[in-house]
Amino acid sequence: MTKTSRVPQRREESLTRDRIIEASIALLDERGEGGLTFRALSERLATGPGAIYWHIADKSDLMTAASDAIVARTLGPPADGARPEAAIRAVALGMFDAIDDHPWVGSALMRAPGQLPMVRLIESLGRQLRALDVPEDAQWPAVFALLSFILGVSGQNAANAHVARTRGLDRTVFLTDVATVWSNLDPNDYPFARSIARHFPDHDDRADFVAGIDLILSGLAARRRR
Amino acid sequence: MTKTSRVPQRREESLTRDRIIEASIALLDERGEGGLTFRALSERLATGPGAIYWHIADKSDLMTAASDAIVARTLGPPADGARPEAAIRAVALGMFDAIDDHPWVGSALMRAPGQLPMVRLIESLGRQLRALDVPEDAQWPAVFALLSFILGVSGQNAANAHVARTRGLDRTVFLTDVATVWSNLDPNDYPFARSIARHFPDHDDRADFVAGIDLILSGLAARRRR
DNA sequence: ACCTGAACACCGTTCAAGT
DNA sequence: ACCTGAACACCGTTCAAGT
Repeated sequence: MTKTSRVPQRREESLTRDRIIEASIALLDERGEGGLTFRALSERLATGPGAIYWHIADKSDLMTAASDAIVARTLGPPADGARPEAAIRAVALGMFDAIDDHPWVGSALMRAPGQLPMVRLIESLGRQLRALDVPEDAQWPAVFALLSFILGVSGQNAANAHVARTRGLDRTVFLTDVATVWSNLDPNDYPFARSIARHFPDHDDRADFVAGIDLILSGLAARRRR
Repeated sequence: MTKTSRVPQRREESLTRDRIIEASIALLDERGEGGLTFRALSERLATGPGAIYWHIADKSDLMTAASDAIVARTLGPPADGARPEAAIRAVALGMFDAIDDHPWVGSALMRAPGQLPMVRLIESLGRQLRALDVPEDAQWPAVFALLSFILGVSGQNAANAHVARTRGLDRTVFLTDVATVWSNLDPNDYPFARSIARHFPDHDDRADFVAGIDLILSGLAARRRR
C-alpha cells in the first residue's frame, strides 16, 4: 500500500497564501458567497482546515485578500493617455464589470474599510481628480462620492446575485417578481415606485451605472465653472 | 417545587411579530450585527428558538423587518412644504443619522433588494425628483444614483462600526491607525492616498455625505439647464 | 517551519411533542 | 393556533500532536 503510483487526494505543490487565495476565488465564483468555508477550501486544497491558518489570519483576511486580487487585476496600471473624465469612467466601469463577474467582491470590498483593495480604488479615482484640476480641498469629497456610489451599486449587485442564487431563479425572473409586487402597491402611498415598476424588467443596470457616474462628473464640472 | 410565587423567566405578554422585531432592534443596537441570534433573542423573549419561527420566516426576514421599522420611522410622511432639493437633502440626512444610530441598518438594507424598506426610500426620493421637474426618463437614473450613494455610505459606516466593535476601539483610533498605514505607502504608487491620509482623523463624515448629495444634485441641475 | 484533524463553541433551522 | 426544546447539519477557530 505504500508508494502507490496515484494518490490523487495528496497535493503536489506546497500550500502557499497565493494558492489559498486562488482556490478561494474559484470557490466563491462557483458557489457564491456562502460557498467559501474552511472545510470546502481545505478539501479542495487537500489539507486540513487548520493548515490554512498558518498562511492567513482569519476569514475576513481571506475575503479581503481574494477581493484585492480581483481589484488589483481590474484596475491595473493607471491609464495615462486618456482624458481624466474618460479615465474615471473607465475605472468605474472596470469595477462594475469585475463585480458583475464576481459579485462577492461587492460585499467583500464594503467590509474592508481602509484595507488595500479600497486604497487601490481610492488612488485610481483620486489621481484622475487631480488631473481634472479639482481644487485640493474638493478632491476627497469627490473621491468619496464616486467611491460610495460604486460601492453602493456593487453591494446591490452582490445582493441581487445572492438572492438569485439562493432562490434559484435568474435575474430577469427576480426583477419581474419585484416589479409585480411594486405594481400592486397602494397608488396613494407609492405612486413613484408603481410608475417605475413597469420599466423594471427590461432596463439596463450598466447604463444606470454610467448615468450615475456622469451625474457626479457633471456636478463636479458645474462646480469648476463657478 | 411546583407553583413557586416568582417565575421571572416566564413572559407576560404573548409573542407577536412586533415584539420580536422590537427585541431584535434592541439586541442589534446593544450588541451589533453579530448580537442578533435566535438563541439570544428567544432568551430575551423568554421562549424557545422554535417559537420565533411561528411569526417570522427566517433570519433574513427578521433583519429586513427590523431595518424596515427604522426606515419607516425615519422617513415618516413626506415633507410637502420644503423645496424639492431641500427635501432630498432632508431624506438623505435622515437616513445618514438613522444609520449612524443603528449601523446594522446599513448592511441590512443592502441585503434586501426590492423589499419594503428599499421601496420606502425610493419612493421618498422619487417624489422629490418629480417635484424637481426631472424629465420622466431621467427620474430613475437620478433616484438610482442617490440611492446607491446613500447605500454605499451606509455600508461603509456599518463596516466601520463593525470593525470598531470587534476590535474594541473607537472610530477615531481606528481612523488614526488607517491614516498611519496609508502615510507609509509607497509615494510613487500611492501619492493620492498618502496625501489625504493626513486629513483623515479629523474629518467630518456627515459633511462628506452632504457634499456627495449636493454633487449629484448639482449634476442634475446642470442637466436641466441644457 | 509547516501541517494534521479532532474538538470546541457556536450558528440557523426543523420538528415531534405538547397545550 | 401557538409554543417548547432537543436535535440536525452546519459554521470559524484552536491546539495538541505529528513531520
